[in-house]
Amino acid sequence: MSKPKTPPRLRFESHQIDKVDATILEALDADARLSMADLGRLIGMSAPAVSERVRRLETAGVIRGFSLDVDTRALGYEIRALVRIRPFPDKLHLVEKLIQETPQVIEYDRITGDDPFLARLVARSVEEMDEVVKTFCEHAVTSTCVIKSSSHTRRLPPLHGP
Amino acid sequence: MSKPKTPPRLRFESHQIDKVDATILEALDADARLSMADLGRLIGMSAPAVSERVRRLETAGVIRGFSLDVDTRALGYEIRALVRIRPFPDKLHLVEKLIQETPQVIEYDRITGDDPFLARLVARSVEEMDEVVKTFCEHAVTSTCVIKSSSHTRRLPPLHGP
DNA sequence: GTTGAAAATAGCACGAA
DNA sequence: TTCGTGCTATTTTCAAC
Repeated sequence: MSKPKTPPRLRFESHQIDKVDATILEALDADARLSMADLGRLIGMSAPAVSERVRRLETAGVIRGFSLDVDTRALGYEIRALVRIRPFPDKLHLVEKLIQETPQVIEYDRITGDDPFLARLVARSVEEMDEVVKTFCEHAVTSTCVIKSSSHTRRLPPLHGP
Repeated sequence: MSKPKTPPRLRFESHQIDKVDATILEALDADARLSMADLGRLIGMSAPAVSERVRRLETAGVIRGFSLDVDTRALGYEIRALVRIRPFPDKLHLVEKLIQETPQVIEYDRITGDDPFLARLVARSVEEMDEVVKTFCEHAVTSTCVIKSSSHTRRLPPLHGP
């Protein structure tokens, strides 16, 4: 009797990563420019082995990319704010386009609840912030709050391997 | 007559970066693992030159670090949510500590307005999300909304050089 | 800023567990 | 499959200019 075929076993189909991958993710999250050699030394593996693991994490979509953590304040953007945006009737798409095209908006979420959007924006001054918010106010009800401080960098949730 | 002494001119004291630095930031923001050699070819400079510019951007605090963009969904966290948190009287510090110690909270902001905190959390299910929120509810009034979708990665604001 | 040389690294083929 | 070794091309780093 032939052995029953198991479906092709994708390593991440069960959303499970092992401890080595978890360590890799944590290390690269702390410093995405670590060399594969250093990473290998860190976890006791050869550079090609970790390199292939990183590549697999990329193709599996776990690692979406490698990015910069920029301090917008050091660039002169003294103000950070969160703006909840509730477009007027039939203005949803227009407002979303406006949000996307506003360069001071560095990130936004489409959310459930009364306000469909939450935008994170930066500005060089309260005046600039107000100008940006005013452009939204032409087509939406907005609610703005200034960020006093933040957790410094977005961190990883628990990574539990088998 | 002796030349009047100009104060030591820090490049970023005026929060101004030149076009080359702006290009470097944009390129590294898109792919933080670009080699200095590639970066140099991109902007028409030698590798040591870009390397030093990147180092200066780091010491100036413009570049805070190099990080990973991880898709939490690929790790099994199906739910992302934003929770506004208003601690009960005298519970502000306790709640902030709780927020910090909750591993599903990947980021939070201290903000102005009625709700002092906004936390971004991930969860493997609605049930897990509810469990996390419940722990906050013991010491605070909360308001939760689920994220339907997001702008994919946080982008840079305008970088205008001289 | 650039160039050039030395050390470190990345990427590949191959063989072993 | 996954990892290790050995090789070569590339990159990083440091020096001198």
